[in-house]
Amino acid sequence: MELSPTAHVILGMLSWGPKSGYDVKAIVDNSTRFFWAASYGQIYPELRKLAEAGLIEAEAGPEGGRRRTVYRLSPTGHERLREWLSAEPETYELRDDGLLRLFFAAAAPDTAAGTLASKRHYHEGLVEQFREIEATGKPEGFALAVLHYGIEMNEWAAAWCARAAADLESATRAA
Amino acid sequence: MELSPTAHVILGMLSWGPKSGYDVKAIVDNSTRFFWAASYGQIYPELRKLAEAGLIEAEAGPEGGRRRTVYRLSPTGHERLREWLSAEPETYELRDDGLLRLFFAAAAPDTAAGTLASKRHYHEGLVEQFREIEATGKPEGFALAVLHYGIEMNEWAAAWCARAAADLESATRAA
DNA sequence: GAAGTCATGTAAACGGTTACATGATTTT
DNA sequence: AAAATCATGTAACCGTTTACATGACTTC
Repeated sequence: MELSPTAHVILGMLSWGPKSGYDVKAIVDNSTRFFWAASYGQIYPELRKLAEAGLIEAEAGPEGGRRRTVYRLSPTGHERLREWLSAEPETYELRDDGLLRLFFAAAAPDTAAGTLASKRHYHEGLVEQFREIEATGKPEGFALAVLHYGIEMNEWAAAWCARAAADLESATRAA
Repeated sequence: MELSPTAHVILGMLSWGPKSGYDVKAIVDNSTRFFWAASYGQIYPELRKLAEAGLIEAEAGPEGGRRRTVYRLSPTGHERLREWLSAEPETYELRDDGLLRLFFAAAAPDTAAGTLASKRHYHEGLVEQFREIEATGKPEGFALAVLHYGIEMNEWAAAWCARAAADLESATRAA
């Protein structure tokens, strides 16, 4: 069976310990979301499929309390995760509306400064969010490394915007 | 009428002069594709809609030669483009499979070095492609600025991978 | 005359998001 | 008692890609 991208996210999350669909979504929402999102509409159906395929197993129901289904990784599931981790990354996609607007800015050059400012602000906001996550002290190891990637890359992007805005301003003044 | 993202790409491209759907696709494929893709399945239907809405106009048919429909921006279309350029960017999305694999690498730590090498290689390949585009001398103004963003950002990403790989290796050796 | 490429278009499938529905439990 | 949050799930929709179909013109 071919595994969907979401399936890999789930296998990865469960490799950190047993979790419910709700747990997976919550963790995705403040970690992988920034480079790989997933919604309930994908997570719950995918949990079913993975359980049917035997890659994950539903744990015994909870004693009292809320109804929840907690899954854990099966040995086969762990093996599949390992296989996926050993393979080459397939997807790198970027959709950057700010860059698109800047690309076409010649049609209305006075808008470029605003676009650069917005984009800069956006990346600075991400850096702030990431620094807060870092401050919780929770991420460690590879997850922490990826968090640092996020911080540094957005710092870089914000700095680029600042530089481009400065260049633009001096070019405008010169003309 | 609310304009789709693809519509804005088309308006932007036509602001550089009249073009056919085929032309638009060809230009997208070696420019915006890296931060905003578009396929025939979107472009042709969108051209129709934009023409119906009066934002673009089909030019008089060609004298002999191949059948092709060339569109140009109408004054209303130009105005709509300008409005869009004045507004705040809405979308920034990243899907980075390599980062995802690295994030979960603790489940199979020996795979991390390979993932980092692949990701590095990928970004270096992009830099090469962009340098070739730069060498054609075609992009200018804002489009050239965006090209430089692409070059520098991928250089940064490749360098990050190299650094992370070095850190990983020394950490592994220490243990 | 075969291969390539210019050019337009559509149907089906896919991955994903949004919005909604439901209801139990916990907190205020 | 009300509000928040935990928790699961589905249906409808949307944007997009892929694959295919068609045919004319150009180059070898």
